[in-house]
Amino acid sequence: MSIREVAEQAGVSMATVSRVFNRPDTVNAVTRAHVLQMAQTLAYLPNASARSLRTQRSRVIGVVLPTLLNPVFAECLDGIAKAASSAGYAILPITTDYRLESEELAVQQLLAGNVDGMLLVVSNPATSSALARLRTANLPYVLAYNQHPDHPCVSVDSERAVHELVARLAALGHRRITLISGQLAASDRAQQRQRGFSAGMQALGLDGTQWLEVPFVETAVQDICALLQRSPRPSALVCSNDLLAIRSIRAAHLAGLRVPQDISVTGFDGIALGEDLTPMLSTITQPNAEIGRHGVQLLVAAMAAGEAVSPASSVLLAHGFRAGESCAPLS
Amino acid sequence: MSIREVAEQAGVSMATVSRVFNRPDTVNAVTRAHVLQMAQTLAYLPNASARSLRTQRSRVIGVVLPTLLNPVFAECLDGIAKAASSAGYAILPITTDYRLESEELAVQQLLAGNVDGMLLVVSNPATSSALARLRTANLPYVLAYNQHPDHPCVSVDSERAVHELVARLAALGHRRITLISGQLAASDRAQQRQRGFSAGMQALGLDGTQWLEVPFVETAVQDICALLQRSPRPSALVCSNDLLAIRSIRAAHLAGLRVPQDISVTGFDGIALGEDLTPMLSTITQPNAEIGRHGVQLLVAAMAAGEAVSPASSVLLAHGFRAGESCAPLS
DNA sequence: TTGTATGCGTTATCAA
DNA sequence: TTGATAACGCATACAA
Repeated sequence: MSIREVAEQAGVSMATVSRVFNRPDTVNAVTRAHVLQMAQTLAYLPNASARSLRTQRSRVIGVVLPTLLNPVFAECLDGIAKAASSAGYAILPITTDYRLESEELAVQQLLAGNVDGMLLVVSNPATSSALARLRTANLPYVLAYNQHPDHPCVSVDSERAVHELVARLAALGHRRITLISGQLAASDRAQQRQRGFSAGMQALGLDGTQWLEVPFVETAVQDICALLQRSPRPSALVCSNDLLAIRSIRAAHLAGLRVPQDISVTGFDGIALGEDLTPMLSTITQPNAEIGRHGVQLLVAAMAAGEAVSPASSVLLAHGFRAGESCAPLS
Repeated sequence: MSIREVAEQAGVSMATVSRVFNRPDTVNAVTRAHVLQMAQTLAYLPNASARSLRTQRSRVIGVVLPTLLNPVFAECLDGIAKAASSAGYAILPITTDYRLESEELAVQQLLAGNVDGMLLVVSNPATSSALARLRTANLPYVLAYNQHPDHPCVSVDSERAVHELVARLAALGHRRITLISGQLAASDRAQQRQRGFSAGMQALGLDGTQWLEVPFVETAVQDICALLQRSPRPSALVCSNDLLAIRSIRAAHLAGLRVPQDISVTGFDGIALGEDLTPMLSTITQPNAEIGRHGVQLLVAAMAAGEAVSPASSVLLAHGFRAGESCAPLS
């Protein structure tokens, strides 16, 4: 069903039908009603490819995420999807599983896929070849969760958040605090959180060099469990994300420790599920959906203006702290 | 950068450049190398819209899901994304938040978006107006998680799974078992699970009429907590999904009950996170990623053949049972 | 207010 | 093995 058939059936020109859909105000009311009626009965839908080809815009936003298996990104994508939809955009998501070559491939694919802009979470903006490629393509893009002066970013101040968190734990009496981190090399967020940890500990005169890097999900629980069985053990674990915190609680259980009575555990991300757990996760909360929404908003504005998103429009959204139950005063 | 410019720069015709990309074997090796080289230096990428317009296929699969905030669907989408990608398809997901009007709108949008096929999870295939519309559009589609004789479906046998589960609980000594269900009206899965519960209980000579329908996430914990404070209380809760199971465990905690010592709780879905919880979730596992993968596979085959997916190709994948720790013999 | 005609970038048909 | 060309469905400049 094409615009031509609708035009023929309605007894008007293709141009008129086109105008009915794109600039309804420029066509006579009765003609418009007639055309609309005809389009309706013929179940006419404008062909997106033809429209994109002609207008040179697809109304599609490409999205590059590490994974959907971490609820942080699922929540964010949900925000992206809603914001995009209400701005009249569709989304085309690709996951990279934290693999650098996938990042570059994803950007490549999206470039070829004719997207109008891209929203991405990369491993490390400073070294990302995907970003380099994207820049030369001159396509509007925004980074989410990443933070870098040369790129437009929507994130929270991870470093400060963890710094504050450490102070909070210290105020509860904790002195032996260990950081449980994801792969530092694979994520600028992990690095920022680690810096916040070290700085926070140092500011309190505590030892900020104790951390465990957990490279693989599969062995995370074992690794943490092993750490907890060494003596002396920490009285608090600062985990660089909520999934690690959940696994730390599991590890504590396997090591025969109660949370929070024997050991405090904190997370980072504020995934919704954490609120339903027992003990409820004590964690730094990020507005995940809002991060997505805001990113889309910046992107849409830039695409409308036909220009790149300025790094100057980067924003740090407010983080929060959910007290939860996985964290208690040192007894 | 268009095919025409590449052709000019390479000193060949547009047709040859096109062939280099689409049927490389039909063009002379040195010509091909030359064109490829030129395309490379010009950073040429074929325009997806033009290609779609010409070939009448977009190589995009539309995906309609209730939400990404339930890890079940995030895991499934992950499987879909990977399968689609390796088959050369992109995906265009839309979430409906379990709202019927959104389902119809989503189908409408995807139809207009020129997708080659659709993979969807609807509330209820029997009554879905979205599906009716989709059928008249004559576009290949597959349902996931849903189950209905008139449609091609990829799912597990929910009814049997819950039936078996009830028997398992009874074998542990449980007699007073209550079903915690999501909105029955909003989901055929919930209905199937409820039927499995009733049938399973009845087969054992137990009272299969005890169930609590939890319509809203916001009040789920309170509602379940209230149930647990009535006397006599059930010794086991069969939850119709993992998120409800997690909230039930929370509710038990708030009611002063220990899981599984005071009350057993089982889930349904097998979300990965359940394995890291303490107590580890006892649950019926579905191969969520595999459901997505299989759906894509059926769809891709049908799209290649240019025909609809037959309801006869519906498949019930095997479910499993994760013993976990949230479930124990009646003491 | 409406119609005519062109071109967006590609693939496919046909001829060379 | 290659080239010329038409057509996919649409939006828009321009003419009426």
